[in-house]
Amino acid sequence: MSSRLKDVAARAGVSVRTVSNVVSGSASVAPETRQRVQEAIDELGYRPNLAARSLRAGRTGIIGLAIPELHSPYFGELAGLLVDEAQRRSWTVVIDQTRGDADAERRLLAQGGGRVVDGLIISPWALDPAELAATAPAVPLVLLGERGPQGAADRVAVDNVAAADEATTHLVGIGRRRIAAIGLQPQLRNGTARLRAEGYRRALDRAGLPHPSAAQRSVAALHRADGARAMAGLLDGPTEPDAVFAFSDELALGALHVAHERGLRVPEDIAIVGFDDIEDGRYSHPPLTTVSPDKPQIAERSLQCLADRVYSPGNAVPPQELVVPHRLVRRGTA
Amino acid sequence: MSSRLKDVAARAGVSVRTVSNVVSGSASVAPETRQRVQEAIDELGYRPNLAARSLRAGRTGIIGLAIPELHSPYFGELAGLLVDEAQRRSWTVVIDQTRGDADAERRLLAQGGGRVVDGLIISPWALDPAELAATAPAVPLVLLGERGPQGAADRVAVDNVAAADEATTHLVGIGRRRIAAIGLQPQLRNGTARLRAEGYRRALDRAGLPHPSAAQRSVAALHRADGARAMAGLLDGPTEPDAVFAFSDELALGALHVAHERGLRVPEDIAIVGFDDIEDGRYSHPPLTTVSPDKPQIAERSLQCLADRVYSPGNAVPPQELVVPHRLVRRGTA
DNA sequence: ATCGTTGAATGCAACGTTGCAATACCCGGC
DNA sequence: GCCGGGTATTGCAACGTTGCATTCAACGAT
Repeated sequence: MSSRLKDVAARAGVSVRTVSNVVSGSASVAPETRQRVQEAIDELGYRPNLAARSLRAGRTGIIGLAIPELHSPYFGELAGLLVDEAQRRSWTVVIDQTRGDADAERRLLAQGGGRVVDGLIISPWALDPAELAATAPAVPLVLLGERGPQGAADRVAVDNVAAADEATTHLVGIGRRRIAAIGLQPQLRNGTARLRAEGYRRALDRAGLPHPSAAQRSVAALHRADGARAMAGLLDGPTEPDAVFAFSDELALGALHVAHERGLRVPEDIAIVGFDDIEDGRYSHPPLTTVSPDKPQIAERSLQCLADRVYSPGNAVPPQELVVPHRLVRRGTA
Repeated sequence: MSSRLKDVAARAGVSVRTVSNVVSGSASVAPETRQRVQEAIDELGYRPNLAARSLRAGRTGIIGLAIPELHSPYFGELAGLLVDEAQRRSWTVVIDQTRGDADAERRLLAQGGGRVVDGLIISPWALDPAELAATAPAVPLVLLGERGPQGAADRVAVDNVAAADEATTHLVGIGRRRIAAIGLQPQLRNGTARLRAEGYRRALDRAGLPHPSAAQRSVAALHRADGARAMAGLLDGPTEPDAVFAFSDELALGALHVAHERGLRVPEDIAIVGFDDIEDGRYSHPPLTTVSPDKPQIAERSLQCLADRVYSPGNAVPPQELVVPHRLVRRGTA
């Protein structure tokens, strides 16, 4: 079934090398020879063996994308953009789901996804920023959505502190005074939730408003169910908030759901701001006000970083920290 | 940086072959030798080169997953399950997005994703069932969510006609009489929408209810925006429906959004049933009634099919048509 | 003491491709 | 007619791994 260069060469009556030249198009081949070879290729349905090519070239043309979970809208949208951008660069993307498992993340970093990949884009979840910085990655690495001590890898992220500050400040600006937060993750060493909490507190401090710990709800994961639970906890608490800043849109949608269940009007009784700008938020009732990171730019710049390291390992610039823009999108919930 | 079997062998003072035996664990190696080799492996940080292995074995351990778009919740959830199931089988998944492009689908079928993959799971979108059946795939193939003429590939799908019939019959059962449909795609040769439309009409025929073409809205894609447009068209039409069967949850959520905008009560004024059982539907307001295909089973059986063909090409059973179960999940919208 | 059997380790070759260097050829200029 | 310079084509080797066959040593059974 599968034919090799050798078969094509035999059929066209030329050497293996010449067929290779035709396929790659690099060396010069006489037009008539080229045509004869091309015909043989078509007749035999020849397709180059990528394993052999990779072995020869030392590169596979495959990059890894490691994310906590594919089914979450944010990561789904991001993965889609990354796959598109990779296709544009003739790269293939393999996907790993870490499911928030620290060991899985460690293994990926240390082994580079089993050597198949030329580079790895990873959105760390369970791992410590310090551990991330200390690990010597097996392949060129791009870290998504994290910030922390400078390590051996490039990082691409929004300015989480500033973004959370803006979101909270917006709630202050529309007259809210009891502003709660949903989405802290003290059990994780992960930096993102911490940074958003920091921005939240900073904004409230500047406005002279309190941020009691009872108004800052932790979550186990970032799903709608977690947001729903957290919202229920807030509403059952001593002081009912008049606004909530959720650290992700999924959390916000879960919270919105509970607000409806309890008969609260949104945004009149309680305002909600999310983070991520996922598609669902545009069609919720009411549509979700949210912080929108520039996802296409995250995808593009991550791959650009990786391309630089994989294709020009010579001029090794020091690890970069790329900050992509974000903006607050006002819709119906705040 | 990267060490080979040869380096490990030199360090441990054994032959390359022995190191290979230690790594693979297949042949018998003396305990002390094994330990010495293991130490050398650890010290050098040896990792086997997968390209070389693949070249030798004629297999890559990589399978392709080709779907229209990763960011859509249904495909995101399904892709997540497939990646998990593949990890369990020590396979790696590369993702291709066809973006509904017929040429992209054709290319994938004919070339098997460029020979890197051992097999391909594809959810066809733009391609004709007839063309699908006629194409000789480059690698073992599993088709998702389609049914049609028997071809060279296995198929895994729910019984779309029966499922659509059930959904529609449910709307009839709760007393609705002007039941519209959203999601026809006459411009595509794709079979799924056609099958669901067939089930919808069959149920209405059986109930003696009309299904005028004005009540059956076509869409360009299956996004919320398309559902919203279709719903607006229905509500602006001559007869306002008292129920809508949307061929996907995303369409249903877009429709729900417009119903809210127009001040309609759901389900009192208009009932809505979707299809896919995506996570968002559980948290919409009200939660979405939907047809739930058994997604874990789709993932598992697709990979099982592929495993059978890739690992036992000898006993080639004829192409199978696997029907996975579905059930109607009643929530708030109908 | 000898033979057969098993366990441990090894060498060779091959998977399909491409870089390198070499060869064969043709053409125009002296 | 010879030579230099380019074009077209080729053979060899190597990428890192594993299947196969082989070798060698040790041991128990005869």
